[in-house]
Amino acid sequence: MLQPGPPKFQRRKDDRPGEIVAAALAVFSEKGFAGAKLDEIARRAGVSKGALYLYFETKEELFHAVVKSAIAPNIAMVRQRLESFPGPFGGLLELFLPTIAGVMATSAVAPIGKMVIGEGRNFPELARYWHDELVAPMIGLVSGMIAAAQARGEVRAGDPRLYAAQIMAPFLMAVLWRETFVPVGAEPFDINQLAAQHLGVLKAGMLTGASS
Amino acid sequence: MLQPGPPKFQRRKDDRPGEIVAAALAVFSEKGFAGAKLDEIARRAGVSKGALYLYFETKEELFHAVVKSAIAPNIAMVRQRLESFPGPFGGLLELFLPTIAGVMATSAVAPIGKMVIGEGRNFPELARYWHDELVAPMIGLVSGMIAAAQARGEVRAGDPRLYAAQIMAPFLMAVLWRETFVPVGAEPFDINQLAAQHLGVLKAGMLTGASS
DNA sequence: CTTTAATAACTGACCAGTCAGTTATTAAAT
DNA sequence: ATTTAATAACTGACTGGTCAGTTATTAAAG
Repeated sequence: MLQPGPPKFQRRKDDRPGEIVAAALAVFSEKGFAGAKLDEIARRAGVSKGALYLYFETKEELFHAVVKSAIAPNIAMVRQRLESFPGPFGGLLELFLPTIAGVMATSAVAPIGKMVIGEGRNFPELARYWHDELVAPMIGLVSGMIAAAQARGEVRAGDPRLYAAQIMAPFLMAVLWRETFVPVGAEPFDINQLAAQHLGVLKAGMLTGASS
Repeated sequence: MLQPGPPKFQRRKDDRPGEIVAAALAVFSEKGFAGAKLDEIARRAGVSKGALYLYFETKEELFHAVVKSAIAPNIAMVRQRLESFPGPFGGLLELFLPTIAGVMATSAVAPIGKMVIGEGRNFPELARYWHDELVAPMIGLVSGMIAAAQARGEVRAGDPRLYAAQIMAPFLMAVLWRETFVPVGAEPFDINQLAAQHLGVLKAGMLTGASS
């Protein structure tokens, strides 16, 4: 018993939170909040369950950390890309729709969003956080750009907030479809193809002749 | 203690299943599958928990019964209303969108659908059932009508299935919004107003000049 | 009297959260 | 350099509570 062998664990205080959040993201995405077991999150993060509680006080606080980590990188990118666009509304749509399609197809927004929808009733603070930090700003941003375009005569009369919902809705549907029905055999939607066709409908359906 | 008083319970074998399913629908809608407690379902149905097991073998079978009860009345009604419509596609949209809006606003499709989305990963048979019995037929029905309208030259070129998704998506979004974000203070969408504006965009964005 | 719908107390599994003890790491003392 | 003391990251067995499902018993109904 003189050979030291591999150490049972390392002390890596700085790295643990990120690793735990990443493992939690994966498990929450697969199982939802209630279905996610802390033992499994700990196992995937390579620590014991007890270690989770050194960094997060409760399961719900861990859930919060996951949601925040999924939101932060994306919201800022989209906002900045939209606000810096100088051209007419038709061109903005041509930029915006593929951007949204890309975020939906690749980021953690989709599975975490589904989780919020599924468990929001049981964890209202989560739904509130998701709404206040991600959804409402995004709807507000798009609504504002539509209202401005209407003032320039580029977009037809109509409620800007409803227009914003119409623009976003097919992407929400495609993501939920992928998360919910594709695993049980449904044919997926090609999100980029959807974005292209949606762009066609919106340009013909929303724009006046005054836009390019 | 000789007074008989009211009986402790009645034996109503024929009525129990419907009452239990109704109570289960309410509790599942509020809490989701994992969050719904059988004790609460039994209490609301006016029976003991043991009585549930006289009519349903497991919680999941009860969930199945709830899903079926929410689907059956609606799918048939919508299908029949659509298939009996004789006019051009523009007129069909004028009929279809308010119909969908009504179903979404009033029926149990919305909360149960949200439940399926939220818990589908953990209960794949449920997601499969919902897809096969409700969603796929509806998408197929709408897609077929779009393809027929394209053959008549009334609708522009494009994938009929994607068009169907574009038509349905805002209603899905409005319902999820109501279920998820309105309870935490978000401004609701007026689903009828959304239907009206959506109709305008679709008519201008999908139809050719050949339709009325 | 027999049948069976219905009850209510019960069981066993599961799991979030706890805590007493262990081990890696750092640093002070020799 | 080497030993020793102090610190804190980490572990894993444990607990208290919850809940789906079971069963012994009661009572309604013919």
